[in-house]
Amino acid sequence: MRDTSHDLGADLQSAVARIYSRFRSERSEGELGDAAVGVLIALAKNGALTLTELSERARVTTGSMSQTVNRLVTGGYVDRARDPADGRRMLIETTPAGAEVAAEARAHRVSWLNARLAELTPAERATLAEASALIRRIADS
Amino acid sequence: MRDTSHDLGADLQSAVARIYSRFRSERSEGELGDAAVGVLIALAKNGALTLTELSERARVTTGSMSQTVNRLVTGGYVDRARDPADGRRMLIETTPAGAEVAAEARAHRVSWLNARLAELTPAERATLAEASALIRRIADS
DNA sequence: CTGCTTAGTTATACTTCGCAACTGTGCGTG
DNA sequence: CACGCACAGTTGCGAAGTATAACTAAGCAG
Repeated sequence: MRDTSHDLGADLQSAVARIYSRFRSERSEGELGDAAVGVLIALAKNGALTLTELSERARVTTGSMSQTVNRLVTGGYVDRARDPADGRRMLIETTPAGAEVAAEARAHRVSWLNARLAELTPAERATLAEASALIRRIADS
Repeated sequence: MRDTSHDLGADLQSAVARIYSRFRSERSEGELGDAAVGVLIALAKNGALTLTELSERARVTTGSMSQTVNRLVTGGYVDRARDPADGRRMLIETTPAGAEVAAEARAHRVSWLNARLAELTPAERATLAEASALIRRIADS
């Protein structure tokens, strides 16, 4: 079977793809899409950000992000405002409604996962905590 | 703010989302989309599968999978054939061209990741190997 | 003012997905 | 056998997300 040193890259890639697909399928109806929720969470955590900052965080083009922000503005979740210091920039900020949705979405997003994690041993959770840090380091490298 | 032991679920979810987005941006072969490549790889690994089997593996509806298979058929990467044992079923199988694309995609898909993993310590790789198994277990639970 | 750069928007196209309506096949029951 | 139900797929429609490319607008030299 799976010797862990055999092909860790393929193994990790497939495990990540698998659980990511599970995340998507656990997402409740009516909820905003993945990209939109990601923007709301980023704004809730960091305050107002420019379009370019948002697009860099999500690793998408500014064109794509502009459309995602359009959907959020239409839904009343965020506001656009010109940066007073640089008229080319737009500062995007959550509305109160958007901040609330961000908090709910974030809680719901991980509720299924937290239930699974609660079934693991402390040692297993520690392994996953270490792995999370490693994965994030790799992703941001 | 960022106590990993406090909210492991959110931490793991965000790490997975982040590296998954990195996977997407590292993939160069723009020819086929993610879902289509996933189907080719599944078929290359398992031989012919029915539409329902494919849709369950990818956790999508049969309608979505049917369209993905349509695109692959149009591109000449897979063939459809009725199951002789059950006329309702379709057996989907890679063409030689599809098998080749699957092998290339599979290798390319993890080449970036393997390069990163090579920079880690053996202990870190062991942590990720354990975590992969745990993540897969959670995803399939 | 002219020209270049940066920030963002809009238009178009493509992939993926779910939902719903539909066809066609298999199978059991009266 | 005929009818009806269950199962396997297909198709059409709409939504989200993405990239590319062409465009506007603002800042910044010179």
